[in-house]
Amino acid sequence: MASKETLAGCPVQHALQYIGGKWQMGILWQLRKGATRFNVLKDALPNLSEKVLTENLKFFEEKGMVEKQSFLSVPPKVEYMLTIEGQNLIPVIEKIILWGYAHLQEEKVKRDTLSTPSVVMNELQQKYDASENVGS
Amino acid sequence: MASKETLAGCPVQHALQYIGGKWQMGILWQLRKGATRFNVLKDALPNLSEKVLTENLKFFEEKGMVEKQSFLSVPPKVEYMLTIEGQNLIPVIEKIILWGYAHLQEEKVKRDTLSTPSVVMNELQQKYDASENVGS
DNA sequence: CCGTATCCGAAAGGATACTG
DNA sequence: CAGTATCCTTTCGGATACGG
Repeated sequence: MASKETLAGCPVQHALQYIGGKWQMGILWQLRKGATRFNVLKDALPNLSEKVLTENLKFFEEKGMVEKQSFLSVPPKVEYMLTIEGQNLIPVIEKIILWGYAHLQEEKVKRDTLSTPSVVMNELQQKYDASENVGS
Repeated sequence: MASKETLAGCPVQHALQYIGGKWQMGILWQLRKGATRFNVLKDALPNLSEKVLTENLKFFEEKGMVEKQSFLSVPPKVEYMLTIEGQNLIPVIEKIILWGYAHLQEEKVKRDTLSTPSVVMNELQQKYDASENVGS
């Protein structure tokens, strides 16, 4: 996560800093519903190590996409939530997930029945809740 | 580009295989207008080595996103173009570029005038041609 | 013109153990 | 609970040189 400062002027390269990481979209996606605790995040994204989660959250915080709220209590409680800026990314991620989901389906269809055109791309837009199982 | 087969069932991870690479979106974006020659691609994406360009094109070809046409002539001529599948990704990339461009602007505004709300996000949708200078 | 073949460094990501 | 600190592996992508 350290130095992603390459080619800073290009919209594509710039966007990749925020969504190109292996877990970035997954984390943002989990936060879309509202404030979420560290461990809830961790549990929602299996295979994601605490270290990487922390790094990503810190990155998003610095970039003003995510806000952190610590409740000094025992046991400690920390919540993360999207800022307005952060929310701007959600529709974009949604598009990506929609495509990913559709393409996954097309692949499956191709494997099952050899050759069947299939135009899942559009019918899907409504059907797919897109809410859960993002993060293996 | 070799083994991007992790967490294959997740839409996010799946999509990242196609757009998560440093140059993938740039290449696809350059191809959106039609058949394009290798060297044109290469020149349009400075800082991109031939090796990486070749790797990416091969990957997209295998995945059925890009089609390759070789003209046996002297000098040789090879063109790449998007398949229908490949074209499905363009609107997604467009969203990403739009966000990247808008966010870049907001950053600039913040640096120039300290504190100015600015809602570039929406006015921009129309204004930005988005065609050129993607790839530094 | 359009690639392929090697080699290499940087960095992302993972495992694990420890702390306020 | 919510991290931090280390260490270690993997892989990505860049440089360079050569081939059809």
